[in-house]
Amino acid sequence: MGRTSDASERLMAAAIDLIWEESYGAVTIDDICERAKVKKGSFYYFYDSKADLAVFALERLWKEILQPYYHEIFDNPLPLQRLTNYFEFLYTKQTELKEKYGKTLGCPFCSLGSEVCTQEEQIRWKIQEIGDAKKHYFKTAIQDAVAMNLIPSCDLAGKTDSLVALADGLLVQARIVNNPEVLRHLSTMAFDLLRVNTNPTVEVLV
Amino acid sequence: MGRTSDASERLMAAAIDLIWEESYGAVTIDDICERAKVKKGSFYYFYDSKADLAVFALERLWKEILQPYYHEIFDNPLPLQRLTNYFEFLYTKQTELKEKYGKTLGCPFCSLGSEVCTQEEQIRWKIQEIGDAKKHYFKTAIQDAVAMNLIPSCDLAGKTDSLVALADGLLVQARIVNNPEVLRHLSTMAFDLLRVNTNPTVEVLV
DNA sequence: GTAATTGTTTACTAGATAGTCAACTATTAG
DNA sequence: CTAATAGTTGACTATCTAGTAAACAATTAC
Repeated sequence: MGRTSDASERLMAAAIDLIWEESYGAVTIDDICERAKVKKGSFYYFYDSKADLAVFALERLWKEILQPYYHEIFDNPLPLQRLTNYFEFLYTKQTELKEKYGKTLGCPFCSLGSEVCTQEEQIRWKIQEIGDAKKHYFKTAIQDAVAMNLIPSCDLAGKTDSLVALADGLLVQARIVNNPEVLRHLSTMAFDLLRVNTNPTVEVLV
Repeated sequence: MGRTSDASERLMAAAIDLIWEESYGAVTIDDICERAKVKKGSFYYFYDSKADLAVFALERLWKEILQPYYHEIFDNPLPLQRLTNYFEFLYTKQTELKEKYGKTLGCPFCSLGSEVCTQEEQIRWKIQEIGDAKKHYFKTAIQDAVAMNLIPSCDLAGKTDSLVALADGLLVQARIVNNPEVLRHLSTMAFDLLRVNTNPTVEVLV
């Protein structure tokens, strides 16, 4: 009943785009409204504030846009293939962004999280929640790789933390130096961290 | 000749503190002036804008405050000791910050860099420059460790990038989840990445 | 049709913020 | 002493920004 509208979705999409391209602090409610083609009165009909919108936009970005990618990529029966596919996806995605916008945008959750976490607790919580969900895919992949004897057994939680930190750290670097090539050898670096046998000089030891 | 003043130093210190505690976008020129006990007219006597001040403040933070720490820590003849000392320093520093401000502030260069790099080219350049200088300490330590047979030989540039990404990634995580404990095992994780022999079960293979 | 509901629009206010300027103050070279 | 230099102050403007409110428009249940 009543009028229908996709203005709230357009606002979420505009917020994510603008905040990722620029930053949370650099983007005003007027900017978001302009990009979404929504008048400010309508903004306040749907959301209480920029922070309020950001929380909903993050939830949507994860559930509707990114998690489906994760689900597909991490559905692979070969755990190491999951990781290479994911890291290749990151590299090509950042390369596309650089071509399209002239900017290497990095990880939206890390950038926004690092920016506002001391100021906006609700955004911090949401990003922490998404971070935990993301980490689970990596943890399972490492666990499966150990079970299939593809990598030596290890401290599962610690290796997962290292792997995620490696990827996030490189994404931050890529954003700062505005160069997706920083991510080019992420797969190799990750496999090195996980001690995957890439070159089978193992035979020398056998 | 003429009047002397440390107002420009106070402004730099206030800018670094506030931006690290909050964010570049959340801090106004009025905020910085208030913390530095400097009137806005004096601000514009010394600096053209917030971005201009930030570039000078970053340079000062690195040269006057942080590089001396690096110099001391990385002066050690034992390359692996340099790394553990540095990573322990990071952990205790972030723990102190958490106790003092209730916030785990992470790496000021990563946070600010990631926030403004798409908007403020001059800040991006300065942070990139500092990042290169920082990386050099790690690269030399790894090189020395290889030379002293403390770790297996490796792709030097790649390992350095991995190590720095691991540390930066964990610092970003620590800031976001507001918990310095994320950094507790950074030394162990780094040694694992570098393949330092911690437990000498190597004998089994010999 | 009409009433209830849902969403839109415009115009508005109050306050924050960046940036300017001219008068003023302190320091020192000569 | 005085003139030049270096720094300070407070008052000011213009603009941007968040947030409000009331009238208006579309949709659907009945």
